[in-house]
Amino acid sequence: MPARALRPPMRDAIVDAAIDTFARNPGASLSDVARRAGVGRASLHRHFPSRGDLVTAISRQCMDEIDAATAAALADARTARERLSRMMEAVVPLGDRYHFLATEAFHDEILQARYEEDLAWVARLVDALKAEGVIAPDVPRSWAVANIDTQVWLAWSEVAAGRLAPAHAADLALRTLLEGLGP
Amino acid sequence: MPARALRPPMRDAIVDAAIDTFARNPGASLSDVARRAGVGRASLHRHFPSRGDLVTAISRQCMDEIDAATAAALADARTARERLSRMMEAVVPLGDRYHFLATEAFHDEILQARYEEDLAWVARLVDALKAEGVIAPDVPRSWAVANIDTQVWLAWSEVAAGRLAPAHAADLALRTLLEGLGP
DNA sequence: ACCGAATGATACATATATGTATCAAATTGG
DNA sequence: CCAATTTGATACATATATGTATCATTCGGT
Repeated sequence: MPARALRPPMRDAIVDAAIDTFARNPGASLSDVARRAGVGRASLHRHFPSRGDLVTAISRQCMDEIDAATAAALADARTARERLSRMMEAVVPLGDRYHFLATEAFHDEILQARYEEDLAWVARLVDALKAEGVIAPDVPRSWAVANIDTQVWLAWSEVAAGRLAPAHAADLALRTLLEGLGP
Repeated sequence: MPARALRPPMRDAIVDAAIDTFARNPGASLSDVARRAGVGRASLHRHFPSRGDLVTAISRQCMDEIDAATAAALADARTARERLSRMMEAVVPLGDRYHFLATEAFHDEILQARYEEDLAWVARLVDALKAEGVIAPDVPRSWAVANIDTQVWLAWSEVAAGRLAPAHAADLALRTLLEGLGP
């Protein structure tokens, strides 16, 4: 039997530490990342030759996690409003990942395209919400998209700060969106 | 006659360039700031010996501008809801300043205290809005404060991106807040 | 227990940002 | 018009981040 882990555990530890570190401080050094991962800086460079390689790996990881969580949550959602609700509940706990993606300027074309695809998905969701009468027709699409992004990040921030419980924060964010953008 | 400008014009040019530059990229270098100001880096160091001095000067400038704009806008506001409305209209155009303050960790104790005072002002505004029935009683104060902060920044972003006109953006932000947090 | 691979520590080279010093040129004020 | 100040350019020193190389040690599979 090969019996080999699909990915070396150390690589994952570095990626996790990097997401955590960069979420707190986008300008953090690789030493900071290595220290948080409990790993030598040289070892980090073995897995990710350059900083850009690490950032690309992190971005891909974040996108994979968010897409997977979203896809699972959306499985049995029938209405657009239901999709919004499920998406928020699934993504809010991944706020650190979400934030990393939102603030990252991708140098990788594939990731850039994938990110824009996700944004386009939200834009289509907004259109569907308007068609259902959940969002008022005179609310600009860009405003709705920006607000959905922001409420997710805000909800996670309050949870991370220990001011709200995850479920409560997601509820508040959803309610703020539905009432705030509704007709 | 002294006839001297109250502050050297070059100093203001540097401060403006720095606010603009750091709003786009908090990790920008002093060379970037000097270039945007159309000034030699050596001259920048003459006015602001260290990076920290520049950041402190910027913070003070931003706070002064925001406090002045807010104070003027609040002059004849009677209700809390009116204060919120006037504050948003006044502050949204200063979104770059606002954002700089919101993302800056102050090393200067006086500025830190002043910033927390401003946050406390928003918190009291939220309490007053609840008393007026504008904000629902079950909305946590921290959630309301965070949302007000965010909507200001969001509105400015949309204006800066050229997607919305300033007045429209401020209206949308206010409406999103009032409906989103209302009873 | 053994052998190869992976790790940590260390040293090193390079690039960038920061801060200081100097000097010629330009600007300002009288 | 002249003197003093200010500016820009340049050079320099230092610190930090990044990336590479080396080597002894440790870990894992057999």
